[in-house]
Amino acid sequence: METRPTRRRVGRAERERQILDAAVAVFGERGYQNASMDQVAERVGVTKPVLYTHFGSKHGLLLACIARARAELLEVTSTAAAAASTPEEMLRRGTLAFFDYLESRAPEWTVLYSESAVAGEALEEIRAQQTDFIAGLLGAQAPHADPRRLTGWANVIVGACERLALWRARTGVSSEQATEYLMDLVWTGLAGLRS
Amino acid sequence: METRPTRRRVGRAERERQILDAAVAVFGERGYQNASMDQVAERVGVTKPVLYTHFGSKHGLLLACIARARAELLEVTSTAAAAASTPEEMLRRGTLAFFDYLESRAPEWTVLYSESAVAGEALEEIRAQQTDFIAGLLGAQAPHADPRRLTGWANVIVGACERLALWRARTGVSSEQATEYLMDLVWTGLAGLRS
DNA sequence: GGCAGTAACTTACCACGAGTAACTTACCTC
DNA sequence: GAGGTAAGTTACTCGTGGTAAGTTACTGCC
Repeated sequence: METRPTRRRVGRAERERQILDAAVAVFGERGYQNASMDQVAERVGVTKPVLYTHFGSKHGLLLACIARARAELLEVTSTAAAAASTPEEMLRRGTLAFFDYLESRAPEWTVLYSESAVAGEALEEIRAQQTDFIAGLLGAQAPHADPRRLTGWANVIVGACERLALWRARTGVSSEQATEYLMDLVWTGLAGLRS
Repeated sequence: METRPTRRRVGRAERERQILDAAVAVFGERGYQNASMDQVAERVGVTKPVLYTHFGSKHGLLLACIARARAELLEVTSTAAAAASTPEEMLRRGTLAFFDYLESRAPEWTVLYSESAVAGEALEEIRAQQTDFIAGLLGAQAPHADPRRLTGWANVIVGACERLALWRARTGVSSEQATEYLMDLVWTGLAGLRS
């Protein structure tokens, strides 16, 4: 008698990693909206309800993808900033690391930034994280500045970086160039105000 | 015999305006994703296929909403900039007009910015429009600058404005304050480079 | 006033994808 | 090997985008 291809059973953590990998790939290829849960399931070699026992909903699966990338982003940028000795270098290196990281994980972030409709909430948290981080950097530089002003500046920088990153992706401008353009405006502006 | 409430028939242009108004309202309240075409249709007092004869698809209806708002945005900001006499005032007034316009049309733009997944393409065109406009402003100020650098700076400003606008909406910072924060960094930076 | 012709509109349906309930089976433990 | 449990499947419901085919209010013309 033929033995059926005896379906392999797999532990929880392992499966979750497989599913996240497949989800990033499928969402990246077809876009979150156009991708179906069945397509993700098929990629893993499993049926749909399995996805739901692990992540609850399609939205939940997307959030999990984002969460995994989020930690990396903070790690990478703050490490880069910490390696610098002067404040100017901190801002410059952090920005450069941001551009380079996005590029190295292009599939993940392409989805998340362009298909941001449903990801909105989670993406906004990431931006808040980056804004706080930068406001902290600026505060160390200008300890007597109004905190709200610092937050305003941090928002300027975060918004500028996001837009420059997408521009880079379209036009092929190097991460060094993009960083320079940001520093042109921002750092010079800050220097004038620091007194 | 009872006359049935004899359903009023309405011309094409008039209906399209009604539908767009209803769509903006419904999308604004429930979010684009969660809103159904039937809900929009009901708001107008009409059945679903009517929407499809006018706009082709749900996506098409969203694009039409955006298109209507888009012309206004360019109009408002360029008019404001044109009313200024110095370059600094142009940037300042244009930025201020941008914030105030978004606020006055909050329902429309809340949807479009937060629910940007499907609107992505059209929104990107609006950003391109704003970027070109600003790059032009900057170019007039620094005629010998590298055009790519001007575009980079324009991206910085557009990204910064977008983020500041959302921050404002959350925190209640005034449009004048937000404008000042942007000018702090950007204008001072530009001044230093203008030579 | 009546009589086409047409544009506006409705009813009734299909397809597809998110999400679920109920059942089955591989693996581990004793 | 018996039995418990976590992993997985089959087979469904329901909501919503989209459409085909039929119906009715308005228009211009005689």
